[in-house]
Amino acid sequence: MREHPNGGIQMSSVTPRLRFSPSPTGYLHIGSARSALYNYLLAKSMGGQFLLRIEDTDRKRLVPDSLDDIINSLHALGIQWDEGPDIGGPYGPYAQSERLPIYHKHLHQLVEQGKAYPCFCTQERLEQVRKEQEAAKTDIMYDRHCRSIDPQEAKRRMESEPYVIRFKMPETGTTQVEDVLRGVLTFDNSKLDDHVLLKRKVAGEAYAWPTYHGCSPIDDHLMRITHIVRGEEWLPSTPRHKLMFQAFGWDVPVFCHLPVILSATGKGKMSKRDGDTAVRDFLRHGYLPAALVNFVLLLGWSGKNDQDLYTMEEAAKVFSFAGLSKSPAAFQTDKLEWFNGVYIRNLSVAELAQQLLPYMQEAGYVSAKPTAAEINYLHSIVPLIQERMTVLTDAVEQVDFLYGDVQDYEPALLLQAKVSPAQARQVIDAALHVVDTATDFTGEALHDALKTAADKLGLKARQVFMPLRVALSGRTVSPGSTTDIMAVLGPEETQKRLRMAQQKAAALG
RNA sequence: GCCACCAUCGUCUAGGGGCCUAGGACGCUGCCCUUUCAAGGCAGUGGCGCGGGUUCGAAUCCCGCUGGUGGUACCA
Repeated sequence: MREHPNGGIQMSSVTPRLRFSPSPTGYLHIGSARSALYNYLLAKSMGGQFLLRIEDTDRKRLVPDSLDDIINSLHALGIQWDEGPDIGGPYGPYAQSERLPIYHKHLHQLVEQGKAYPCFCTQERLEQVRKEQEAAKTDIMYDRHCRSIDPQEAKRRMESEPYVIRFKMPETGTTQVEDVLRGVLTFDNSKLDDHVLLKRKVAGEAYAWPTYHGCSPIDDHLMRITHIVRGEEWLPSTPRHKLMFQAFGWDVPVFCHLPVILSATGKGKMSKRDGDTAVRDFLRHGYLPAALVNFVLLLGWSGKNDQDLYTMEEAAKVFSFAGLSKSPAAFQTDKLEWFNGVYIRNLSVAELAQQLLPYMQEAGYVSAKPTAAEINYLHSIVPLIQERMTVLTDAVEQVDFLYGDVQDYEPALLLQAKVSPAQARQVIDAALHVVDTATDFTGEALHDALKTAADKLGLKARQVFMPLRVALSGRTVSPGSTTDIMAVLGPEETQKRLRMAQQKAAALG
């Protein structure tokens, strides 16, 4: 919707306020993170506020530590909110579980006004009705059994009987909602049932819990939300929400429904079954927050030019409704890996070493309280692996030969680049001599010395460096140039490994 | 079943009637560089789902079909 850069609303004096309202039913999903990101970016780019609200009205699906995870993950990604359950704000509380009296009051007011009504139907009856509708192949929806109960009688029964509160839907006509991305959408009211706003009160509790439909519009209004930007799965219930705002006599916010994120195969929306999908999983697997943000930013949004690298600050300046795409995107990690490599390469040695530390500690390469020597050693290693990593966890495997001893290898492995056993022995002897006589143990100096030795032996560069690479790393493929490896290892360890190679080479024909 | 949304390279996307011989990025392939692997440089591969309209002209507008996805809870 390029023609609606401001989401179709006229810019007024009202400060844009957007929210991210997750349910604490699990660890922060990468798709939810995108939703949070877009809301945050939209708020910032419009000079507005962004708030975090917790929708914890489903007590059965509640996962105790998920709120902490949501907050931590959001923080890790660099998404900050102006108001929220942890920091408060002028329109709190920001957890719905703490707002029960508010919903009670508003929803009962709707009943008083005849815009909603109590329903006394039992679960059993509802199930029965559903079954019959399925059998008859008619629309499956509440049959409005309690809608016709006389208000006075209903009021009396509410005092003694358990009930839910249902919205009184118009039975005919249509409801139009405007979506920033999709334009005006028309829904047939006859297809909308009298949905539950307030659930049956649990015995012993002071207030009944609301459903999403019951509390979300109330909160959005009370919290002065101007733009509701949420997942496409909410699109079908948007007419309900619009009607709710109108029933209360409130302004209807701008709606924008983001396309869902599909699994990598494009079949169905991305779910836990597709493997690790929580932000914390990606972080643990060695993805950088900035890379994750950049990747997810472009999963459903694109800027004016062909730019694909964005910092959060840049994105906060240029993000707008105009760049949103309305078709769903498949979550394929190829590009995420590329982004991650780019961001890793952009880190300074010290920064990358810092990022790597936990993984190195976990591998037992660095102690829990790193010594200065350990840190220095790590710093010397980082340049060798920096441009060879796509995720941080790659490092552990790449540097194993720089920590433990070299793995035992077949002597024949020393015969790289078609050198003969005799030549291999000459190369190792020459290298040993270079090490013994080196005054400057840097990669550069060692390279020059070995190159000279190679010339003397009449060998090509690869014919001396490759056998030595095997001698030093035990592998034919390893990070860094051979001489950089020597420099990192230091004269003593280099010598030790060369001697070992010398012995192996002696056994060769 | 019913309701709704969506549809450009394998993937993410640009495109709003002529600037499209459809652009960029990732991936893939090849070449260059090279002491391995990477990184980097260069080149290449590859797409408008189908059918009807509208128009001098359609990837772009309209209709139908097909396909995909979402919703249909006292879940969110």
